[in-house]
Order: sequence, then C-alpha cells, then structure tokens
Amino acid sequence: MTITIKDVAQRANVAPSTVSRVISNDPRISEKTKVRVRNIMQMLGYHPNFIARSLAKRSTRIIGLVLPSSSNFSYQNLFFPAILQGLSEGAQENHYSLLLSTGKTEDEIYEEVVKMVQGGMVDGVILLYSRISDHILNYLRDRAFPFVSIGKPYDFIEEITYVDNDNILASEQATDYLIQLGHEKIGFIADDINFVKTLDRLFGYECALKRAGIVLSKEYTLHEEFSHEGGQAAAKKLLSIAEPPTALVVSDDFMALGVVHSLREMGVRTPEDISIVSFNQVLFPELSLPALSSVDINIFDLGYQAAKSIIQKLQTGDAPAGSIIPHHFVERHSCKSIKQAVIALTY
Amino acid sequence: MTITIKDVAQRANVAPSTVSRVISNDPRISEKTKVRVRNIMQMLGYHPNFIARSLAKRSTRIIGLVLPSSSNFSYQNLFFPAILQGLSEGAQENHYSLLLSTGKTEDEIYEEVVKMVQGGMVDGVILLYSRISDHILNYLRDRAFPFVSIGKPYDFIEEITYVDNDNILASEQATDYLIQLGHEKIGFIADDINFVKTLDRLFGYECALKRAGIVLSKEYTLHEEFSHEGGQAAAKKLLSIAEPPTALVVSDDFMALGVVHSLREMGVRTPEDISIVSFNQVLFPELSLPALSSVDINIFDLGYQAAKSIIQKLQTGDAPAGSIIPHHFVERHSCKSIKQAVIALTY
DNA sequence: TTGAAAGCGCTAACAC
DNA sequence: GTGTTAGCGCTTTCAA
Repeated sequence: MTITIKDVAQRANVAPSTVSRVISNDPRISEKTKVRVRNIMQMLGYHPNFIARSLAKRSTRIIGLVLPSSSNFSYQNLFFPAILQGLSEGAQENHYSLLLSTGKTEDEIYEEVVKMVQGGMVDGVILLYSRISDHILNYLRDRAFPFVSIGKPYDFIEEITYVDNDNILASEQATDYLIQLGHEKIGFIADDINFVKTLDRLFGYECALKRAGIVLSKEYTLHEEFSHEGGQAAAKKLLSIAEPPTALVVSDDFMALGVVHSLREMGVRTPEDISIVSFNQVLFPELSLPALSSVDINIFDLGYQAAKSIIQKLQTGDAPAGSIIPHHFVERHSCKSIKQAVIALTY
Repeated sequence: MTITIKDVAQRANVAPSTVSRVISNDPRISEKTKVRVRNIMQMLGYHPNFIARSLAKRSTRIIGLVLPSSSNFSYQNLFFPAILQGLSEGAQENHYSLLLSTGKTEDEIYEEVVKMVQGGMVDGVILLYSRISDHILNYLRDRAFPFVSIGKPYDFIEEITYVDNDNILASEQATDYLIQLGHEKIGFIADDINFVKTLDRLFGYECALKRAGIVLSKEYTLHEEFSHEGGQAAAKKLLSIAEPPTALVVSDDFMALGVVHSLREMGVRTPEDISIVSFNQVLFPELSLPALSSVDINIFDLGYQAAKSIIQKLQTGDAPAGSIIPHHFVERHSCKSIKQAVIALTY
C-alpha cells in the first residue's frame, strides 16, 4: 500500500540500504545512483517514514514543550504566543518539530513528560518556566535527559542550560528609575514567589531600595495571579495600607493594567497619583492609558535562543551555558516625578 | 540499557507477546499474570516505547496542528492562546498529543504537513483556519487523510468536518444592532478576504443592510491585517472618504482597538462620533476605552470541539458533520444611538 | 490463556 | 560504492 524503501530499491535495482544512504545523502554513494534512485522516489511518490527512522535511529527530531500548569501560566497573556513564535522559528531553522504538553495540573504534566521522555517521543525538552524545586526539572536532571529551562534555575545553576533575562538588573533599573523620580514609598507586585523570575525581580527591587537608603516595608510587597485580575486584586490591597505607596514595580504589563484600572475606579490616577513601571512590553503603547513605562524583555528572543540551545545540545552533545537575553527599559507615560525640579535620567 | 518488553517477559517467565497484551489490558490474559507482569514492570521501571508501538500499530496518537502562515495569523493576538487551550484540553482528555507546525511561509508549512502526513507522524490534522482554495486542505482531501478545519470550508462543505461559529448570523446581528441604533452609514473592516470567516461576516453585514433597505457602498468595506496595526491603517483610510461612516463592524477586538486609537488621535471619538462593534471578545472590558461591544465567539469551545471531532473521526472512522459553536453579542459602551428617542433592543 | 514468529520501515555495522 | 543482515521495540496473526 504505502511506498517503502524496498519498493524504491526494487525498481532501482539496488539494495534497500543504498536507498537509505541516498536519503541521508551519504557521500559514499555515486552521483549516478543517487540521481537514479531520487528519480524513482519521485516517480513512486516515496516519502520516508519518520516513525521507522526514529525507531532505528533512536531519535525523533522532536522537542517537547512543557508549559506550566495553566492556572499559573495565563493563556490570557501575550507572553505565550510571543515565546512560541521564537521557539517555532528556532526549531524550524533546524528542522525540528515541537510537541506540546497539554496537561492542566502539575501531576498531569509530570505524567506526560515521563511518557514523552521514556517513550522516546522527544529528543529533548524545553521548560517554559523555572520554579523552586520543580518536580519535572528534577526528573529530567536525574535521568540526565537533555533539556533547557526558560528562566534561570534555582538550584544547580552551573550545570543546567537555561535562557533568561538578567531580571535582577532589570528590576533594579526599573526601581532606580522610580527612585530618581523622587519616589521613596515604592511597592512591588508580582506573581507566585516560587518562580525564580519573581525572586530575582524582588531581589533587584530590594537592592535598589537598600542602596538608596530606603527602608523596606513588608506591606509593599504583594503576590497575585499573573493576569489582569491579579493586578486588580493587588490594587485593592494596596489602598487598604495606612501609607500607600506612590510608585509601583509590577511584574507584567497585564497585571499593571489591572492595577491601573482598579485604582482608577477608586479615584487614584496614573501617573498623577501613582507611578507604575512594569515588565514584558507585550502591549502596543496605545492599548493602555496611560502608555506603560515597561521593561522590554525580548520574549521572542528568549524562545528563539531556547530552541537554539537545546538543538545545539542535542547535536554536539555539549551543554551551552546560560544565555542572557538583553532587556531594555522603555519610557512612556505611566510615571511622574515627585521632585520639585525635573531631573535628567540615565535610562 | 533501556528496559524493553523482553526484559519484562524474561523476568516474568512469559513471552513478550504476553507482556504486550498486559500493556493493552487484553481481556484474554488472566488477572494473575497481569498482576505479576505489572509488578515486574514497576520493579524494573519499564515504560513502553511510543515509537516502536507507533510503528507496529501504524498510529501515533498525535494530532498535527496547522497554523496559518504567521503573517496572517498574528501571534500578537489572544485568539491563538485561547484556541490552543481548547485544543489542549480536548486532546488531553483522550490522551492525544499535539504537534505544532512551525513554518512561516505557506510553502514551508505545506512541506511540513506533507512530512507529517506521509511520514506517519500524525494520525490526523487540525487546520486552524479556513480559506479559499487552500493548498493544504486540498492535499489532505486528495489523500483522504483525516482532518478537521476550524472555520467552515469554502468548497466540499458537505464532506469536510469542520467547527465554526455561524459567522453570517453573528455579523448580521451585529450590523442589525447598529441599524437599530439609527446608523445607516455603516462600514465593515476585516482581514484577508480569502478567509471564509471574513467572507461570511461580510455576507452577513450585507444581508442586514439590504434588509434594512440601505444601499451598499464599496468604499465602506476595508480589508487590513488582523492586528492592531491593521485597524490603524483602516482608520486612516476611512477618514479620507467623502462621507465617512458613523458606525463600523470590525472583525476582531484588537483591530477595533487600532481603529479606536487611530481615530482618537485624529479627533474622532468613540462612541460619540463613531460607533463600533467587533468580534472575538478576547479582551477584558477594562482594557479598551471605551469597552467594546463585541461578539463573543467562544474561542475555547472552538478549539475544544475541533479536538473532539478529529478524535471521534480517528476512533470511530465516521466523519462528524460541521459543528456550530454558539456566539453571543456582548453589549458594552462603544456604540451610541443616533436616533432621537432611545429604542428597545432585542439583543 | 499463552507462546512463536513474522513483521512495521528504516538504519548501520560488516562484508565484498 | 554497494549488498547482506541483523536489529530498533512493539504488535499481531496463527498455533497450541
């Protein structure tokens, strides 16, 4: 029924192995037979069977993508399509395919990964997140299975290949920016503290404050869901504080918008009453009113580099070290100086 | 090295075929041996090899996802993550996996699909779009390869399984809504006319106008990219018309926002000067100012049902007919009546 | 209820 | 340069 390598071999009067060699363009085969065999493949409409090849080579050229459980990783966020585009492009350039994890809960996803890996479905795995003591990461590490983490790992940072921004620095810069504008009561809003990204940004925020001699206040640090709703919740909590902050560092644009909208309803204006800087830069500026000053973390590049790194690992066997994707601060209109004089900024 | 079915068989003093039957829970195997074999599998840490099984069964339990070339299918749109979530959930429930197409151009994607299909990598395919005389759809149809189209097909509608909204009706209702508000100069903005979805919405729009005795104007129909930028471009063109419309039907929320923002810059306010209804309802209402009145097309359900349909097809062999996912109009604040009296609406 | 053996379609020693 | 042959790990007749 389906045309196999044998059919081609027969018609070309060669051995199946010769056809196989033609497929992989083995230099030991003469040009003459290559041409002849290729013509016959064309004639017969032959297409190599991936599964058979994968079984024989013990390699599928498929990369498994592991998304965090959907409760954490909001599909309502543009981060996801952006990183996927980067991953796609990196994979496509090297003729790799992407297999998605589909599980909702952490347990479901873990089971899937085990199946993918032990079942030989994927040659490598990309984790689209990084969190403290992650079950799946540990599993992959224990088996020495090739994987790359998008986000700096919490443990074993020396031996795990990862792709990330310098979130500490980025957060420090964002906070410094607010400090330079004269703010001292600065809040920090992010999602789950178990994500390394969140920890790093919190640390950068704290460093900047300490350096400026500002005393940290526990009340000013909030953790909510990574979404518009999370931002709204945070805003409400903020206003219940005795001395609310005059500025905020928010870990995502969508969250920041939630904050802005919620505060607005309660009569607090941005940037007149409160200044906000955020992360990700996934929104076109017109989408938010005011346009958010935000750290562009180059999400596409994060995905692209992750694909490149895992492929390099698979092909050369060596483990590329951590890649740091540059970020840059984009100044728009969500912050206001509360100093008397206008100051020159270095960002 | 890796534990195979043979290792298990040996330890359990049974034939490999018996182990295979235990894996697939064949009723002919006695409970006693099943338990024994399962214990040994556990002990040895055995996991079935997917590739080998796929080769023997000529089925992978993988569904290929075909995205339209990225130029058309903006990754900058929340449509994508939403539909993927639906697809994931539908696939997961039946233990199917999803393989993504990664190509950028139509040719790249076509090549990928051929590889997936002829290479035996996927059991079925889901097209995440539907357009006129699509190369890939024709290929799949010619080979009688199982696939489902998200979006009503243009040709062979009787024989192709698809999942879609009733876009004609939805668009008709949206347009009627504007007509009832007293508008007569109503424009229509959508993306590529080669998408069936666009054609349907255009048709619904035209029907509503005709029924109301309003003469169609070519100038009022614009086709731009499916994104915020596309909306901005459309807005500019609209204002160059001698008699600009007082209301618009826009095929996507993000495009609609582009229109709103661009018009605002030019001094045209929504809804005071122009009324807008859009499609998709992917934005939380606060995100746009004003909140857009929009048709919620239940993107998640579209994906979920598509997964269910292709799986049904694969498992039972029969071809489920087209599934229509219900839509509903969500009234917010982007439209204004231009009649003297306020009228009662039926939506 | 179980086993033996022949494949699924391809690759990769090892020969010649 | 090319052919022979033995797998890759599993399923599935056919026999017993």
